[in-house]
Amino acid sequence: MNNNLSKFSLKHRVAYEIRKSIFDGKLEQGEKITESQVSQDLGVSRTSVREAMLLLELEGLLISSPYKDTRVATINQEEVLELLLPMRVHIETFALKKGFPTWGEKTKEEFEHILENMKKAVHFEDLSTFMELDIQFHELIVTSSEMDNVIRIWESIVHRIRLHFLYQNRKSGTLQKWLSDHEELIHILVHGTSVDEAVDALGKHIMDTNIPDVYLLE
Amino acid sequence: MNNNLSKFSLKHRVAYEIRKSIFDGKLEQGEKITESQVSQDLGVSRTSVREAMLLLELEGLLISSPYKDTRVATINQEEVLELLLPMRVHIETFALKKGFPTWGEKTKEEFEHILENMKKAVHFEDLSTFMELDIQFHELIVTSSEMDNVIRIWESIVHRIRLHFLYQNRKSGTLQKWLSDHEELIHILVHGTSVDEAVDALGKHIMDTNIPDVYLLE
DNA sequence: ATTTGTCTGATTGTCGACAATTTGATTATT
DNA sequence: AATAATCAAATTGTCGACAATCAGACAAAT
Repeated sequence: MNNNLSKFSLKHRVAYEIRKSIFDGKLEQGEKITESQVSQDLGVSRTSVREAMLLLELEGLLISSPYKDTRVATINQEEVLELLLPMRVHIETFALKKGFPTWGEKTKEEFEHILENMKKAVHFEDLSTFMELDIQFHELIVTSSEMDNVIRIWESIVHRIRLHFLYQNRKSGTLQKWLSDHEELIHILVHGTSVDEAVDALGKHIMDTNIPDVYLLE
Repeated sequence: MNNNLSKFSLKHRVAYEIRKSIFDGKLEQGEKITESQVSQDLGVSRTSVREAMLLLELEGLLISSPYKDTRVATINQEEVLELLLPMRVHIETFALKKGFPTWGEKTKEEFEHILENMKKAVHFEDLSTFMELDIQFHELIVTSSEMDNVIRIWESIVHRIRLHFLYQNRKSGTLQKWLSDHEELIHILVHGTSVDEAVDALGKHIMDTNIPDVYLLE
């Protein structure tokens, strides 16, 4: 288990590990996952796994049937495209409006740092790491609003969108395109002065990078 | 503890009781709440209380500080008005668009039934029951979409809005006004034929009944 | 007087054991 | 043969006990 996260409580670290298994494809859609198995695998008690799985259920990544089993959620394209994505745009642009005016040099450096790591990830064609960095990037926007509940709500939907994105892009390897998209956006965020421009760019970015091409043809 | 909910697991029933205490004013904003106390009061183990409190934390009703304490959340008007309410409108109108075309007589009777109970609650000037019915009403709209994740996300924000509404309306007793608002809306939902009209009415209803008058003057 | 260290009580975090429920296989009944 | 009743395995639900951490009071050192 990843010990770099030791400042977080056990349930959060366990949740992180399970999420990772899902996003890395070790757990497929609809596959069964049991508390005792995860408990053994990670060497922690079932209680902690249970709380972690409750978190993941509320993120829409797992679906539990009482006394029966718990399975990895299947995704519903309609739900993601028509409900979750617009909600995510609304949350992130709200956070951006609140946070943008308060950003200092430190925040801007964090954005640049993420961009640097993205370049490295692209160089090694490491999709998993790239997606992790993408989450960090958007999380930075959300946390910079410094409103606790905003990040909580964001977390309750973003992982499900990520799952949809993952299943969409399993084959197509357009890492280079995503990199330049982020490069452009981060430039506007870090060097731009207009909030409206930043908000606009962020909204477009989220929709563009998550809506599959085929869907646009209709 | 309310035993009418015995089909739900213990953590959900405990969560229901704590929510009730908050909405009935037995627990104030910022007040400390401990797992062991609730455990004793309700006669259930701390484990179940703990899971219930985790649910409530993710609904934004409680805020926990690790190893320290857990408190009833304070509300942030800006967050509710600019973030949560628009999100709620988006969720409920989405659910309405999906569900409306599928409603049968049974669903319509359920709406009428809730309306009847609202009338009774107004007659007895029972604000607590009226709000419970309001939640049931909106929940019916959301569940009628038959998309599991929609109700999950709705639950993650609606209780916090309700808390804001409660603190806004502690004194002013305009129950009669709320009743006629609901009466009008339910008429459109049950007897109307146009989805667009229903969606429009629902959106206006949510915003109107939750935005305090003073806010509109600015 | 201020800082530093130590103890103590309160509270949350983690654990292993046992209870309850579901499912499917097996057996009994008609 | 079809149906009903019973059992066993797997899994989640609930529980009480112990561990870890934090805040504040109090004492010790400077």
